[in-house]
Amino acid sequence: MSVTFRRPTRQRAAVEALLVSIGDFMSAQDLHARLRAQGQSVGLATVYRTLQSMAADGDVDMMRTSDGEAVYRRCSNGHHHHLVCRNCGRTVEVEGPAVESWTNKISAENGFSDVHHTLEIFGLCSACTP
Amino acid sequence: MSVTFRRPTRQRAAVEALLVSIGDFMSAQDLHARLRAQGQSVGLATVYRTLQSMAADGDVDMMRTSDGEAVYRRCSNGHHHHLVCRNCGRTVEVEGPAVESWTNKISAENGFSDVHHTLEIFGLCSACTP
DNA sequence: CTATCTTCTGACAATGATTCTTATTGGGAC
DNA sequence: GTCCCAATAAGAATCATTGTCAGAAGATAG
Ligand SMILES: [Zn+2]
Ligand SMILES: [Zn+2]
Ligand SMILES: [Zn+2]
Ligand SMILES: [Zn+2]
Repeated sequence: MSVTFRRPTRQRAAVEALLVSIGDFMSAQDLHARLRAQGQSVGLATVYRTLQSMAADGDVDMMRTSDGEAVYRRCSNGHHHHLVCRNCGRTVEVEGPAVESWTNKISAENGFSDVHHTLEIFGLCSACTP
Repeated sequence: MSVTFRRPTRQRAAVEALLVSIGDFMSAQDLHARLRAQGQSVGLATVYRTLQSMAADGDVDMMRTSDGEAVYRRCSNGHHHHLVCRNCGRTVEVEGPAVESWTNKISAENGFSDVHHTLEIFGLCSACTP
Protein backbone atom coordinates (compact mmCIF):
# COMPACT_ATOMS: atom_id res chain seq x y z
CA MET A 1 0.00 0.00 0.00
CA SER A 2 1.89 3.04 -1.22
CA VAL A 3 0.52 6.21 0.26
CA THR A 4 2.27 9.01 -1.57
CA PHE A 5 3.75 11.66 0.65
CA ARG A 6 1.86 14.95 0.76
CA ARG A 7 3.40 18.20 1.75
CA PRO A 8 1.70 19.88 4.69
CA THR A 9 0.46 23.16 3.31
CA ARG A 10 -1.82 25.87 4.60
CA GLN A 11 -4.42 25.05 1.94
CA ARG A 12 -4.46 21.33 2.65
CA ALA A 13 -4.84 22.02 6.36
CA ALA A 14 -7.67 24.46 5.71
CA VAL A 15 -9.62 22.00 3.57
CA GLU A 16 -9.14 19.22 6.09
CA ALA A 17 -10.11 21.39 9.06
CA LEU A 18 -13.25 22.54 7.30
CA LEU A 19 -14.23 18.99 6.44
CA VAL A 20 -13.74 17.98 10.05
CA SER A 21 -15.81 20.88 11.36
CA ILE A 22 -18.60 20.20 8.88
CA GLY A 23 -18.67 16.47 9.39
CA ASP A 24 -20.99 15.96 6.47
CA PHE A 25 -20.86 15.53 2.73
CA MET A 26 -20.02 18.67 0.82
CA SER A 27 -19.10 19.47 -2.76
CA ALA A 28 -15.80 20.98 -3.82
CA GLN A 29 -17.64 24.09 -4.92
CA ASP A 30 -19.30 24.47 -1.52
CA LEU A 31 -16.07 23.92 0.36
CA HIS A 32 -14.37 26.52 -1.79
CA ALA A 33 -17.15 29.02 -1.18
CA ARG A 34 -17.02 28.44 2.59
CA LEU A 35 -13.26 28.86 2.70
CA ARG A 36 -13.67 32.13 0.85
CA ALA A 37 -16.45 33.20 3.20
CA GLN A 38 -14.25 32.65 6.26
CA GLY A 39 -11.48 34.69 4.74
CA GLN A 40 -9.20 31.79 3.84
CA SER A 41 -7.93 32.21 0.31
CA VAL A 42 -7.66 28.86 -1.45
CA GLY A 43 -7.93 28.38 -5.18
CA LEU A 44 -10.79 26.35 -6.57
CA ALA A 45 -8.49 24.05 -8.52
CA THR A 46 -6.52 23.49 -5.35
CA VAL A 47 -9.66 22.44 -3.51
CA TYR A 48 -10.38 19.93 -6.26
CA ARG A 49 -6.83 18.60 -6.31
CA THR A 50 -6.69 18.37 -2.54
CA LEU A 51 -9.95 16.49 -2.29
CA GLN A 52 -8.89 14.09 -5.01
CA SER A 53 -5.62 13.31 -3.29
CA MET A 54 -7.34 12.94 0.06
CA ALA A 55 -9.83 10.56 -1.48
CA ALA A 56 -7.03 8.62 -3.14
CA ASP A 57 -5.30 8.33 0.25
CA GLY A 58 -8.51 7.22 1.87
CA ASP A 59 -8.65 10.25 4.15
CA VAL A 60 -12.05 11.30 2.88
CA ASP A 61 -14.91 9.47 1.32
CA MET A 62 -16.31 10.51 -2.03
CA MET A 63 -19.74 9.78 -3.36
CA ARG A 64 -21.79 11.11 -6.24
CA THR A 65 -25.18 12.68 -5.75
CA SER A 66 -27.96 11.48 -8.00
CA ASP A 67 -27.19 14.27 -10.42
CA GLY A 68 -23.55 13.32 -10.70
CA GLU A 69 -21.91 15.92 -8.50
CA ALA A 70 -19.04 14.66 -6.38
CA VAL A 71 -19.35 15.25 -2.64
CA TYR A 72 -16.73 14.57 0.01
CA ARG A 73 -16.82 13.83 3.69
CA ARG A 74 -14.32 13.23 6.44
CA CYS A 75 -15.09 9.64 7.30
CA SER A 76 -14.21 7.04 9.80
CA ASN A 77 -11.66 4.67 8.43
CA GLY A 78 -12.53 1.38 6.90
CA HIS A 79 -14.91 0.30 4.20
CA HIS A 80 -18.53 1.28 4.67
CA HIS A 81 -21.54 2.65 2.87
CA HIS A 82 -24.08 5.41 3.39
CA LEU A 83 -27.71 5.82 4.08
CA VAL A 84 -28.61 9.30 2.87
CA CYS A 85 -31.76 11.35 3.42
CA ARG A 86 -32.74 12.72 0.06
CA ASN A 87 -34.54 15.59 1.74
CA CYS A 88 -32.27 16.94 4.50
CA GLY A 89 -29.02 15.24 3.49
CA ARG A 90 -28.50 13.55 6.83
CA THR A 91 -26.09 10.66 6.41
CA VAL A 92 -25.63 7.47 8.36
CA GLU A 93 -22.63 5.23 7.88
CA VAL A 94 -23.55 1.59 7.59
CA GLU A 95 -21.61 -1.61 7.29
CA GLY A 96 -22.75 -4.84 5.76
CA PRO A 97 -20.51 -7.86 6.00
CA ALA A 98 -23.17 -9.84 4.15
CA VAL A 99 -23.03 -7.45 1.24
CA GLU A 100 -19.26 -7.58 1.14
CA SER A 101 -19.18 -11.34 0.97
CA TRP A 102 -21.95 -11.35 -1.60
CA THR A 103 -20.08 -9.04 -3.94
CA ASN A 104 -16.97 -11.19 -3.56
CA LYS A 105 -18.88 -14.36 -4.26
CA ILE A 106 -20.72 -12.97 -7.28
CA SER A 107 -17.49 -11.54 -8.67
CA ALA A 108 -15.67 -14.83 -8.32
CA GLU A 109 -18.53 -16.77 -9.86
CA ASN A 110 -18.31 -14.58 -12.93
CA GLY A 111 -14.57 -14.68 -13.21
CA PHE A 112 -14.00 -11.08 -12.20
CA SER A 113 -10.92 -10.11 -10.25
CA ASP A 114 -9.59 -6.99 -8.58
CA VAL A 115 -13.09 -5.77 -7.81
CA HIS A 116 -14.49 -2.91 -5.83
CA HIS A 117 -18.01 -1.64 -5.55
CA THR A 118 -20.21 1.33 -4.82
CA LEU A 119 -23.39 1.12 -2.79
CA GLU A 120 -25.53 3.96 -1.55
CA ILE A 121 -28.99 3.92 -0.07
CA PHE A 122 -31.27 6.93 -0.48
CA GLY A 123 -34.50 7.55 1.36
CA LEU A 124 -36.30 9.81 3.82
CA CYS A 125 -35.04 9.94 7.39
CA SER A 126 -37.47 9.79 10.30
CA ALA A 127 -37.41 13.58 10.72
CA CYS A 128 -38.33 14.06 7.08
CA THR A 129 -41.00 11.41 6.81
CA PRO A 130 -44.38 13.12 6.39
CA MET B 1 -48.03 2.83 -10.96
CA SER B 2 -48.58 5.71 -13.31
CA VAL B 3 -46.58 5.23 -16.48
CA THR B 4 -47.06 8.45 -18.39
CA PHE B 5 -48.09 8.02 -21.98
CA ARG B 6 -45.35 8.62 -24.55
CA ARG B 7 -45.99 9.51 -28.12
CA PRO B 8 -44.45 7.05 -30.53
CA THR B 9 -42.11 9.22 -32.52
CA ARG B 10 -39.42 8.51 -35.05
CA GLN B 11 -36.76 9.79 -32.68
CA ARG B 12 -37.91 7.72 -29.74
CA ALA B 13 -38.03 4.62 -31.92
CA ALA B 14 -34.55 5.34 -33.26
CA VAL B 15 -33.05 5.70 -29.78
CA GLU B 16 -34.73 2.55 -28.58
CA ALA B 17 -33.71 0.54 -31.65
CA LEU B 18 -30.13 1.63 -31.30
CA LEU B 19 -30.05 0.72 -27.63
CA VAL B 20 -31.42 -2.71 -28.45
CA SER B 21 -28.88 -3.29 -31.21
CA ILE B 22 -26.01 -2.17 -29.00
CA GLY B 23 -27.08 -4.10 -25.95
CA ASP B 24 -24.54 -2.38 -23.78
CA PHE B 25 -24.12 0.76 -21.73
CA MET B 26 -23.71 3.89 -23.78
CA SER B 27 -23.73 7.60 -23.03
CA ALA B 28 -26.24 10.03 -24.45
CA GLN B 29 -23.44 11.70 -26.35
CA ASP B 30 -22.35 8.43 -27.93
CA LEU B 31 -25.86 7.46 -28.86
CA HIS B 32 -26.35 10.82 -30.49
CA ALA B 33 -23.12 10.49 -32.45
CA ARG B 34 -24.06 7.01 -33.66
CA LEU B 35 -27.50 8.12 -34.75
CA ARG B 36 -25.87 10.92 -36.70
CA ALA B 37 -23.37 8.51 -38.22
CA GLN B 38 -26.10 6.25 -39.49
CA GLY B 39 -27.89 9.14 -41.10
CA GLN B 40 -30.69 9.45 -38.55
CA SER B 41 -31.14 13.05 -37.57
CA VAL B 42 -32.01 13.35 -33.91
CA GLY B 43 -31.26 16.35 -31.74
CA LEU B 44 -28.92 15.93 -28.79
CA ALA B 45 -31.38 17.38 -26.31
CA THR B 46 -33.97 14.95 -27.64
CA VAL B 47 -31.66 12.02 -26.95
CA TYR B 48 -31.23 13.27 -23.40
CA ARG B 49 -34.95 13.77 -22.88
CA THR B 50 -35.80 10.43 -24.39
CA LEU B 51 -33.30 8.56 -22.26
CA GLN B 52 -34.51 10.29 -19.13
CA SER B 53 -38.10 9.39 -19.82
CA MET B 54 -37.18 5.82 -20.68
CA ALA B 55 -35.23 5.55 -17.45
CA ALA B 56 -38.15 7.00 -15.51
CA ASP B 57 -40.45 4.44 -17.10
CA GLY B 58 -38.02 1.68 -16.27
CA ASP B 59 -37.40 0.84 -19.93
CA VAL B 60 -33.67 1.40 -19.65
CA ASP B 61 -31.20 1.24 -16.85
CA MET B 62 -29.00 4.20 -15.99
CA MET B 63 -25.72 4.16 -14.15
CA ARG B 64 -22.91 6.64 -13.68
CA THR B 65 -19.36 5.90 -14.68
CA SER B 66 -16.65 6.65 -12.16
CA ASP B 67 -16.19 10.08 -13.69
CA GLY B 68 -19.85 10.95 -13.33
CA GLU B 69 -21.09 10.48 -16.87
CA ALA B 70 -24.52 8.90 -17.19
CA VAL B 71 -24.69 5.78 -19.34
CA TYR B 72 -27.81 3.91 -20.39
CA ARG B 73 -28.58 0.37 -21.39
CA ARG B 74 -31.59 -1.57 -22.56
CA CYS B 75 -32.04 -3.99 -19.72
CA SER B 76 -34.13 -6.93 -18.76
CA ASN B 77 -36.98 -5.89 -16.56
CA GLY B 78 -36.85 -6.07 -12.83
CA HIS B 79 -34.47 -4.80 -10.25
CA HIS B 80 -30.87 -5.91 -10.62
CA HIS B 81 -27.29 -4.67 -10.49
CA HIS B 82 -24.21 -4.82 -12.66
CA LEU B 83 -20.80 -6.33 -12.65
CA VAL B 84 -18.74 -4.23 -15.04
CA CYS B 85 -15.28 -4.87 -16.47
CA ARG B 86 -13.33 -1.69 -16.04
CA ASN B 87 -11.11 -2.62 -18.96
CA CYS B 88 -13.36 -3.87 -21.77
CA GLY B 89 -16.72 -2.69 -20.45
CA ARG B 90 -18.32 -6.12 -20.50
CA THR B 91 -21.35 -6.12 -18.24
CA VAL B 92 -23.10 -8.89 -16.37
CA GLU B 93 -26.48 -8.42 -14.76
CA VAL B 94 -26.63 -9.78 -11.26
CA GLU B 95 -29.32 -10.17 -8.64
CA GLY B 96 -28.89 -10.39 -4.92
CA PRO B 97 -31.93 -11.06 -2.78
CA ALA B 98 -29.67 -10.96 0.26
CA VAL B 99 -28.56 -7.45 -0.62
CA GLU B 100 -32.10 -6.32 -1.15
CA SER B 101 -33.24 -7.57 2.22
CA TRP B 102 -30.15 -6.13 3.87
CA THR B 103 -30.82 -2.64 2.51
CA ASN B 104 -34.42 -2.88 3.67
CA LYS B 105 -33.42 -4.02 7.11
CA ILE B 106 -30.73 -1.37 7.54
CA SER B 107 -33.11 1.33 6.30
CA ALA B 108 -35.82 0.31 8.70
CA GLU B 109 -33.41 0.11 11.60
CA ASN B 110 -32.39 3.69 10.99
CA GLY B 111 -35.89 5.01 10.48
CA PHE B 112 -35.57 5.63 6.78
CA SER B 113 -38.55 5.19 4.50
CA ASP B 114 -39.20 5.26 0.78
CA VAL B 115 -35.70 4.03 0.02
CA HIS B 116 -33.94 2.95 -3.09
CA HIS B 117 -30.31 2.14 -3.68
CA THR B 118 -27.52 1.95 -6.20
CA LEU B 119 -24.96 -0.81 -6.32
CA GLU B 120 -22.35 -1.45 -8.97
CA ILE B 121 -19.39 -3.77 -8.93
CA PHE B 122 -16.30 -2.97 -10.99
CA GLY B 123 -13.41 -5.29 -11.74
CA LEU B 124 -11.53 -7.13 -14.44
CA CYS B 125 -13.35 -9.86 -16.36
CA SER B 126 -11.66 -13.17 -17.04
CA ALA B 127 -10.67 -12.11 -20.56
CA CYS B 128 -9.00 -8.98 -19.23
CA THR B 129 -7.23 -10.54 -16.26
CA PRO B 130 -3.49 -10.54 -16.94
C1' DC C 1 21.68 29.95 6.03
C1' DT C 2 21.63 29.43 0.82
C1' DA C 3 21.10 27.22 -3.33
C1' DT C 4 18.43 24.07 -5.60
C1' DC C 5 15.14 20.81 -6.69
C1' DT C 6 10.41 19.59 -6.65
C1' DT C 7 5.82 19.90 -5.52
C1' DC C 8 1.93 22.83 -4.76
C1' DT C 9 -0.78 26.72 -5.79
C1' DG C 10 -3.65 30.40 -8.10
C1' DA C 11 -5.76 32.81 -11.78
C1' DC C 12 -8.00 32.01 -15.68
C1' DA C 13 -8.92 29.62 -19.93
C1' DA C 14 -10.87 25.55 -21.77
C1' DT C 15 -13.65 21.48 -21.80
C1' DG C 16 -17.61 18.83 -21.92
C1' DA C 17 -21.91 17.01 -20.25
C1' DT C 18 -26.37 18.55 -19.50
C1' DT C 19 -30.13 21.86 -19.62
C1' DC C 20 -32.69 25.91 -21.27
C1' DT C 21 -35.01 28.68 -24.88
C1' DT C 22 -37.90 29.38 -28.58
C1' DA C 23 -39.91 28.62 -32.76
C1' DT C 24 -41.66 24.67 -35.28
C1' DT C 25 -43.48 20.05 -36.08
C1' DG C 26 -46.42 16.26 -36.05
C1' DG C 27 -49.25 12.60 -33.20
C1' DG C 28 -53.96 11.72 -32.31
C1' DA C 29 -58.79 12.64 -31.01
C1' DC C 30 -62.89 14.30 -33.23
C1' DG D 1 -59.17 17.87 -42.40
C1' DT D 2 -58.58 20.70 -37.95
C1' DC D 3 -57.08 21.80 -33.47
C1' DC D 4 -54.38 21.06 -29.35
C1' DC D 5 -50.45 20.12 -27.05
C1' DA D 6 -46.51 17.25 -26.27
C1' DA D 7 -42.21 16.46 -28.79
C1' DT D 8 -38.47 18.22 -31.40
C1' DA D 9 -34.31 20.93 -33.34
C1' DA D 10 -30.81 24.13 -33.10
C1' DG D 11 -28.06 26.55 -30.67
C1' DA D 12 -27.07 29.27 -26.60
C1' DA D 13 -26.36 28.95 -21.80
C1' DT D 14 -25.00 26.73 -17.47
C1' DC D 15 -21.86 24.76 -14.53
C1' DA D 16 -18.85 21.25 -12.51
C1' DT D 17 -14.46 19.89 -13.49
C1' DT D 18 -9.84 19.99 -15.64
C1' DG D 19 -5.79 22.07 -18.09
C1' DT D 20 -2.11 25.57 -18.38
C1' DC D 21 1.73 27.65 -16.76
C1' DA D 22 4.23 30.93 -14.23
C1' DG D 23 5.30 31.84 -9.58
C1' DA D 24 5.41 30.41 -4.44
C1' DA D 25 6.84 27.47 -0.86
C1' DG D 26 8.32 22.81 1.31
C1' DA D 27 12.23 19.71 1.42
C1' DT D 28 17.10 18.69 1.27
C1' DA D 29 22.12 19.06 0.52
C1' DG D 30 26.14 21.63 1.33
ZN1 LIG E 1 -34.07 14.01 6.41
ZN1 LIG F 1 -19.05 -2.49 0.53
ZN1 LIG G 1 -12.88 -7.21 -19.69
ZN1 LIG H 1 -30.69 -3.83 -5.38
